[in-house]
Amino acid sequence: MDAHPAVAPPLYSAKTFDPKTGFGRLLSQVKMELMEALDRELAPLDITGAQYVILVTLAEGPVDSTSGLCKGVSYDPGAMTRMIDRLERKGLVRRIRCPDDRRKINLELTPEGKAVYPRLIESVVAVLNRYLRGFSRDEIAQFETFLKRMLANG
Amino acid sequence: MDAHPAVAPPLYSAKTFDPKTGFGRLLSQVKMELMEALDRELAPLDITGAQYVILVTLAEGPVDSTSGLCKGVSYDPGAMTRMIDRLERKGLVRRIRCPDDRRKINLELTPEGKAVYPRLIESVVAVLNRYLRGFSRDEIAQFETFLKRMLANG
DNA sequence: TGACAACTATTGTCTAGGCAATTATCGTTG
DNA sequence: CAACGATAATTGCCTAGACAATAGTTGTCA
Repeated sequence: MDAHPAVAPPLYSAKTFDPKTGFGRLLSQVKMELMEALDRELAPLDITGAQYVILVTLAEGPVDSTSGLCKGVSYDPGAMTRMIDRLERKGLVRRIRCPDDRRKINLELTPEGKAVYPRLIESVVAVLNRYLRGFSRDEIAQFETFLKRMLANG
Repeated sequence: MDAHPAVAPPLYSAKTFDPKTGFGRLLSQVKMELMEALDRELAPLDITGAQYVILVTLAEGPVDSTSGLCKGVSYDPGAMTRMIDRLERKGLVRRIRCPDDRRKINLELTPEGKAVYPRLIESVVAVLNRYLRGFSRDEIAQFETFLKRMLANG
């Protein structure tokens, strides 16, 4: 029934698992270091890692509502309102009342926002390249496959 | 000079990188889902994922100061003070003034804290086993190697 | 049309971490 | 011993996300 030859059933066990060196800790550490490195990289632009996520999403085209944006990046609506406030104060994002549906508020990057976008990408690429130094393309592809398989298991 | 045959120099490039599907997003998503799953698993015990980290560290033996604990899990001292407050209120952790050095405060699990420990381990093992369903032992080993290599690059 | 349910954005409240300043203690050095 | 710098824990202040409640808007259906 199972065509996969190398699939082992048990994996971790409560008897042998060591949380100090375990998988979760490792993953958290990597994520945290990447985020910190990105924050340092973006500090000159006065943009945080959390704001980066919003900006790159908007860069791929305007968004028809903040709630759509929330779902896309799994973010709380209240937090999103205030996040947009900050980005608007910085002049990177613009709120536009939607004429069709006055509940909605369309969002788009300002020219300033569009202008910083390339630097955002450069920053994240630089961080990734640094932390993935020594990886072959095959290894990265497999790494990504591992991560996607975990998500699919969720 | 480079004995590794499969090591490619460039990796990601700003031209081709797509932040929406990129490596960082993937990693963040996996970490977040694991943490949320652990929170759900621990909710009946009224323990959060952040508290779990402290408890498992203390379970491996008393700690001679909170600042030592901070370094171990890269946590702010102020946040740690309040975290210990919460855990002490719950009766899981005990503060003990160090007789040798009265600046320090030794920390240890209470009997109640020791009692819940096995359930913490069961919870995290259950979460990991669920998300790593279908992985072979070799794949997990390689996955962990990838993560460790990233940390080493930091 | 009018009542009502569903949806959108916002606000208030709570919790929590990061940073800076403070207090108490220790070790060292004159 | 006294002064000084270093260290440990704590506290206050700020920022930020999660959750719940609210206000305004839309579509539906009797």
